Amino acid sequence: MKVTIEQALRKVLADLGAADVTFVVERPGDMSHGDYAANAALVASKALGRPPRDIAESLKVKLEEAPIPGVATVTVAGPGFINITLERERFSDTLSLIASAGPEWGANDSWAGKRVVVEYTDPNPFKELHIGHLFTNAVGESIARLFMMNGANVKRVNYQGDVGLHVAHALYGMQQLGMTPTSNFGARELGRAYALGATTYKQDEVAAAAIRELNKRIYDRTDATINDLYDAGRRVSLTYFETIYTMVGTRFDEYFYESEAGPRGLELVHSHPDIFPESNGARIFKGEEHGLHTRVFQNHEGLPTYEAKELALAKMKEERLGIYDHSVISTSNEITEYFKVLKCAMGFIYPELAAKTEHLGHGTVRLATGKMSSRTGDVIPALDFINEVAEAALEKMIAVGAINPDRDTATQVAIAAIKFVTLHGSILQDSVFDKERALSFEGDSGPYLQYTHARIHSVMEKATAAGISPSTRNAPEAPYEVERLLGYFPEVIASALKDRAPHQVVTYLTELAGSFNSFYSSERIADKDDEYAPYKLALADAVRTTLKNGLWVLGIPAPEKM
RNA sequence: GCCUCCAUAGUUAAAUGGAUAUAACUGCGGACUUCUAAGCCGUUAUUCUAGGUUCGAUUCCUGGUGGAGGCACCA
Repeated sequence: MKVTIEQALRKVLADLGAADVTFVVERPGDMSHGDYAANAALVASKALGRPPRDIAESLKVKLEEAPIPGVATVTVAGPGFINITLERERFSDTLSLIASAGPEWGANDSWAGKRVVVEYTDPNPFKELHIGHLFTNAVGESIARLFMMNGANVKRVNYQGDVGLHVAHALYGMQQLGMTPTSNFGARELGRAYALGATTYKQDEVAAAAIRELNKRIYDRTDATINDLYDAGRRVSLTYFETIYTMVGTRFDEYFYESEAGPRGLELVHSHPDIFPESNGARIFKGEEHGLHTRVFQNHEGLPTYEAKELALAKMKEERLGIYDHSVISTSNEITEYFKVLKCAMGFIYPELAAKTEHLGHGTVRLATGKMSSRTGDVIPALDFINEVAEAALEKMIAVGAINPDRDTATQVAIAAIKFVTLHGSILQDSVFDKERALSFEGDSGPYLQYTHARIHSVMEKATAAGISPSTRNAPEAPYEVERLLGYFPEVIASALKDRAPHQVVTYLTELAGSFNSFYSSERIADKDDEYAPYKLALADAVRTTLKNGLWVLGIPAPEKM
């Protein structure tokens, strides 16, 4: 609809002699202004040398001579806005469309036929997966799903740092704590081992040398005892991560490890000595020549750094997943500056890969006490946190007399609460971790959206039992506010991807749910004697589908009973 | 010192250069013999600062202040 209006306006603007001005058709801030508003007359004012309101009147006349299908009224308002309201029938049609589209409602084909690889989460085995990873996972997952809703064929990828100094820290700690490949240890013990190794490394020079030596053995795999301990730790860690991925609703298509990207990265560095010259025993990329800064790709011990590995990773993704059209790497914005250098270097080696690689930096989660650090053990483990929120959710469910006060539903509520607080604002911004907020299930929150969805489901069951079935045939004279909101959903999905802004979906769903709840409290839906009951039911169903699809994009489960 | 990002009610946020800056939380008040009260209705309060561009600036530009990240062998 938006596009139709844009085209019509462009045409009439051209008739007036202002073909080139760029204007927008958007949802007005205030719904009483209409369904769409255009600033065409305001922006054309200068080009035409006429007052905006005057131009708007001319446009209105022209639009009335050749009406846009589906448009009921065109009015001029304020400083020269053109406000457009749609015909009653358009809203009924939207309800029918939603009913037939089902899970496809909101989708578009702007990325159809395109293959997109999205890399995110990227935890380090042997270290704790903490709430920061939960944040990056929520962002990456929603970006992946937004691409899917926009028609792309998406592959999810997780890149895990299974080698590197942090692993040597953990292994050293494991040895000190007497952990063996066969001893029964879990992720918690690994986290403790890492913290011990990391602090020792900083405080004790002799131990530090031993840890560096350990690091080399991890890379070259020449010591069978170390290999066994390493393999056991890696296995425990990866299994632990997998239980968390399942909880938050992520399924990766492919896993990449630094242990495999490392050697490949080194090859690249060595085969391009002109791009990575030697300096102080290391191999570097001189970013200054390109307005950036210098980064080390191979350190003086001959080991590849993150940069070299990431370089190889770009190619490895194509080898394993096939040629892709676009690659998104979502990480915290600490990496942003490095990535510019990396991408610049990639441009010399794999220009075609560099051109389609996008780094999406997002804010970091910090604690009230400051930055989280797994080195000092100052982190909130993801699993503990999810469980804690789930506990609180269960208590809440019992307190409010929920229909389904079970552990499984409580976990789904917890996931919703957590994802909502991480995605409800711009992903660029850092967020201070606010436990109280995540534990609050009232007001704008994930559970609020879930509750609204479940409530609709319940009402629909009652209506069906009363013999009412949804129909859009007999519509009330004026569309309800919630009904008018429904039609914007596809535009929100398109815009949220374009701006890489999942929060637009959150904002929209929250408004939709609020509007529905107002409708719900003022109108009875499942009333046999109401001639509009079938229509209201169709409307409720459409809201349910929209909430469900929107929640899906956010990676939030939508239980039918809660 | 240099580079990047950020700054909106008491708090967390929203607002492709547009109309009276929008919600939620908190506080206070209210409705209901009714489909899930995790709900609904009412009420107070906001664009860091100084300039500039513009018919119009929370949005763009410049300076300042404050915060985060980065500036060669961690990721």
